[in-house]
Amino acid sequence: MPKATIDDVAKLAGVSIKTVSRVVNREPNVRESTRKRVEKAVAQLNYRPNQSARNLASHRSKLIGLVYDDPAAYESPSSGYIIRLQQGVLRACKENNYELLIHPCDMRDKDVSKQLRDLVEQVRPAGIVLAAPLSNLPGIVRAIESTGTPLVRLSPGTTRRGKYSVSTNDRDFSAEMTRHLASLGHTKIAFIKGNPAHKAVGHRFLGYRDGLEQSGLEFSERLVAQGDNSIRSGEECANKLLTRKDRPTAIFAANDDMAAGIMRVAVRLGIDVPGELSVAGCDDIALTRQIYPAMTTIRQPLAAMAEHAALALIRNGANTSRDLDPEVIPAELKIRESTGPAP
Amino acid sequence: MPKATIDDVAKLAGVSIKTVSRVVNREPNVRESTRKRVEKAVAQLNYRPNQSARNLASHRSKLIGLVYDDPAAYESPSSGYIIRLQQGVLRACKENNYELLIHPCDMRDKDVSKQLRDLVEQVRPAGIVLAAPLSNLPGIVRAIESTGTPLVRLSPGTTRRGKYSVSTNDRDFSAEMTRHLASLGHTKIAFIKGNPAHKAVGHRFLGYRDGLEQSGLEFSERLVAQGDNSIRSGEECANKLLTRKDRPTAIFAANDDMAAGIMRVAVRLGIDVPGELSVAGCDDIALTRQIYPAMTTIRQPLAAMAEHAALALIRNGANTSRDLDPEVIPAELKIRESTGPAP
DNA sequence: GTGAAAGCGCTAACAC
DNA sequence: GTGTTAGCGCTTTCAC
Repeated sequence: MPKATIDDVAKLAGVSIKTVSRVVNREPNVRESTRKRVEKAVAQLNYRPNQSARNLASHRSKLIGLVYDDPAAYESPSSGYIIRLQQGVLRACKENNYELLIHPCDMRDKDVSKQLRDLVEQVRPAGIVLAAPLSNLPGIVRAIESTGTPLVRLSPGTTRRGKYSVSTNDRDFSAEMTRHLASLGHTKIAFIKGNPAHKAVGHRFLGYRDGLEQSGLEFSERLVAQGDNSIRSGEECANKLLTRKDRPTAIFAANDDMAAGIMRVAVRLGIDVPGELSVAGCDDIALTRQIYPAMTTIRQPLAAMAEHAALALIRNGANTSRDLDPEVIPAELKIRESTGPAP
Repeated sequence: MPKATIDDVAKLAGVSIKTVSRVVNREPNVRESTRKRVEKAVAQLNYRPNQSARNLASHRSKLIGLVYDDPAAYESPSSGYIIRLQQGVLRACKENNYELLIHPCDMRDKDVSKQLRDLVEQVRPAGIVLAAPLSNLPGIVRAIESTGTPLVRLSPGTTRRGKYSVSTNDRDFSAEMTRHLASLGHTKIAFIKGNPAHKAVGHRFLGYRDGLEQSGLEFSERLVAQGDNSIRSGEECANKLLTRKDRPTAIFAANDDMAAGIMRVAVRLGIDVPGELSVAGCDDIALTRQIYPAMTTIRQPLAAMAEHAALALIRNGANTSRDLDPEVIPAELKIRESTGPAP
């Protein structure tokens, strides 16, 4: 049978389409008996409002757009990052009958801004959740904002009162991890920096320095290596740090992939983890629990962040960015098997 | 400024809206000079067609829905699986200016069918890509098909001529992997079965038996353990298989997570991989390349499968399932460091 | 409380 | 080649 429309329902219930609309949208001012009658007709005809028609008439849709950078490598190691973002937004969507549109894009593309503008102007989602590191590019943010589409930035490098955004306290927790290592007796704690394009990763380095200071340890450039977030770069840095006589007894990497690289090198060099070397990462990707020894790391509340962002969009619509102050959701230390007392 | 509509463009270009529509949709029968004029007006007004209006008028949208089961565990190990599916569909979407809507759902839910029917009737995507294991549930398939929305099933347990679907040759490649292990001199090759709810995983066991037979090796129930696709179950099975005197020299697991469990146990038992034990998995998740030794596995062409499915939907629309025969995209053996000659 | 009428911004069918 | 006329199925506005 051809799909039932609002007219069919109205006819069957003996009311006007406006009344059907009221019932379907749970608007007030409908007599209880009328409501019942309409609901019966809806059930009988198996009526489902057509979203396209609603969107067109109301100028808004029930779609949340999730936009993130996709390294697009052959199964990027960031899949855990992306999945958790998606899960968060999905939780918010499910609760409110919204759907999720995902739109990865390539930061290095010259016309990301144009692409995104096309996306929002054509699809007209109810709002956009913009993940880091894209959320730190002013050009992109402006491109979306200029369309009037409500936008929430995740993990922004800069925040402003009265401008809603969601982030976590990278710096504090990196300091805490560093203090944790120091409290285990480590004095030579190395740090592997990540891709400088990621602001959050920069905050982690600052946290590392804070932690050293708070533990009364001296900072030394010799204990710092520059990676690029990849496993390979982790291996290279680990090779450099671990093959000299005065090697560190603990290495803290700005992300888990690089930390995994360290552990691979340790196995090859015959260095026992955590007996001779403690390794700590950052992100809590699945890998950290899949290997032996399981990796100590910092769990970012990615899903929670994404969920808060999406809920804010759903509940506040166009007012989302105004009025609300930035929100910070704390991360969590996950002490596992790869860290232990200094040798 | 208020968004430009097709009427604004028509007025500015001095043509009718139908002509603008023709130009925008690249339809034939427009004089070159007219086309130019319209294009200029479009650029000048920064006109973007409103998708909602298009959808409503044309009864179709530029959205592909990707539907899969989501174990929803705290960062499921299946994130690689999901990401690769998404990447495939996204490739098809990008090329054709479609957007991707993702809709994970819980197989165990009693009303998945209803949920999915609501989804397609409200959003009216141009088509649905349905991933395994959902694609093997007749109730779900019927629920979607009954709405008339074009549907392509991925990795279906059963295929039918003249009914398009996309799958891979699990059985053949499991046999090939088994033969590979046999060719390395292994005679005691164990197999860890996965979650019986996943048909593909059942095919892998059959392939294992094929491979044994083709290599002139005898099948023995003692060399088979039943896992459930999780790392933990891999550990339990490995413990069982590796702690008896007559232990196998090679273990082939129906997925990579269970294989990772085997390797964790091997490290703890002091069994060298691949010196004393060869380990092979299935799926080629990121982990296989993140650990040492890197894991030998079978790479399913998930992204390619998803891409073919989405392209079929985009290109053939409502005719997708008719006419086209099922498609099989071959998997690929990835021989890495975790397998070697029998001791 | 309820309904009539007027769009929303396009595409489709057909006339010219 | 190009334009005219009807919708698509809702929400909105405002009258009752």
